[in-house]
Amino acid sequence: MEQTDDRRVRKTRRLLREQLARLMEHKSVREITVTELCRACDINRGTFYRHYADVYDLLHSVEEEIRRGFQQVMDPVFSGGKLGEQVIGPGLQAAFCYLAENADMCRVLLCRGGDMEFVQQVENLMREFVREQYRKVNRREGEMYDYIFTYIAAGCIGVLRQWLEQDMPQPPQQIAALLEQIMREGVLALL
Amino acid sequence: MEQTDDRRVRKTRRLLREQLARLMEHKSVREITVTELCRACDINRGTFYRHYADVYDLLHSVEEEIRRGFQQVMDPVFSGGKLGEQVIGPGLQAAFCYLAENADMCRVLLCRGGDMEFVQQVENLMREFVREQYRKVNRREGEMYDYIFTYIAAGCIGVLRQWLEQDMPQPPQQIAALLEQIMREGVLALL
DNA sequence: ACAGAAATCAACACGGCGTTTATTAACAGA
DNA sequence: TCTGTTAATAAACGCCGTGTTGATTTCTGT
Repeated sequence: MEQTDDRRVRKTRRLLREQLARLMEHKSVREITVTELCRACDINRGTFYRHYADVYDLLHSVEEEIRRGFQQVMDPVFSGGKLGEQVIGPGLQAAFCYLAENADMCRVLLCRGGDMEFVQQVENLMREFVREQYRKVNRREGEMYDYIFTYIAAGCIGVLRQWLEQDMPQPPQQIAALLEQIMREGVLALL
Repeated sequence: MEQTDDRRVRKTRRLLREQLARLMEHKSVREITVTELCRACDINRGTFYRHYADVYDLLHSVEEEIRRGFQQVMDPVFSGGKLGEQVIGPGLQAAFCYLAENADMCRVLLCRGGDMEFVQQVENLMREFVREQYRKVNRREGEMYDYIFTYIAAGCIGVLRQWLEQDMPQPPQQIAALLEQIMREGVLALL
């Protein structure tokens, strides 16, 4: 979404995103109509169509923003960090702190009634993160390696989703630490 | 869904499920209208409403059937199997074989454009399976244990989804074996 | 202050929704 | 094979959200 310097545009888009998030806490996206959303925003319906094609178009622009932020906060992990350096912990911690800041929207996008498409995208980002880390200590590749990376990434996102769904009873650092421990020592060591 | 002995009813419902699955291969559920589905089935629109409230009602009845089958095939693992007995392998293998038989529908429900609600339910079933297994060898419980069980379950479902999305290039037994190995030895032993 | 653009309002045709009616066709059980 | 029951059909209904339009007003950046 190309950004603008017109205050009215920023205001309208922010309003729409806020109210969409609010409505999504009580009902599924598919039940939210453009008319209803505009009433909630006290915005003319024609104004909505000036910015977005439909509710899903708006939703995807929100998703893209979250995803971009997630990617950005993980980026240092990819570019920086010498071979074997400890970046899993800080990387996960940064990611979970970022998600915690946007918890309302993330819960709605990743948990019950969320968007599979989006969950898959986040999971793919996480898998590339995992792949990058393991490449630093072992350059072997193979058909089955992809499944293992997927296993780890999906496990992390699964934990993330449970944590979000329970309204984050632990601080993000603790969850990040748990996942780092799992990645380093495996689940068996913890059970 | 209460079953009937009237051939016409069985025929209609089967037709609707078939065509729904067919349509879902090309477009998202939210884009499928009752009108369109009925045209595809060559069925009167009023007939649809005699059986289901809307497209999602139909979808959920399909999901319930799949879930019931999945649960049923996993059930022996819960009830049977003495303490410490090797049931992880056979259990996973049975589950993956069952899912492979219903691959078309499962891919559409679990992968891109799928239903988060349904994925979550399957993941919960898998978590209870995992919890049951680990209880046999270790009865400790704790706040963080739930996260670990979730990690394992989500990892398994993640692998399942990747496998389905790639049109199952490996036999179900091989995937089940891989996951059993991960559960027993951890990912680190394999990397 | 001014030109440009965004937001508003009202109205439009379109199409899917969910329901109803009368009618026809298929069914299960005797 | 007959019979009462019930599912499926066809046609029509009002309703509502959609996406677009044109004219008008309000706000914005410079």
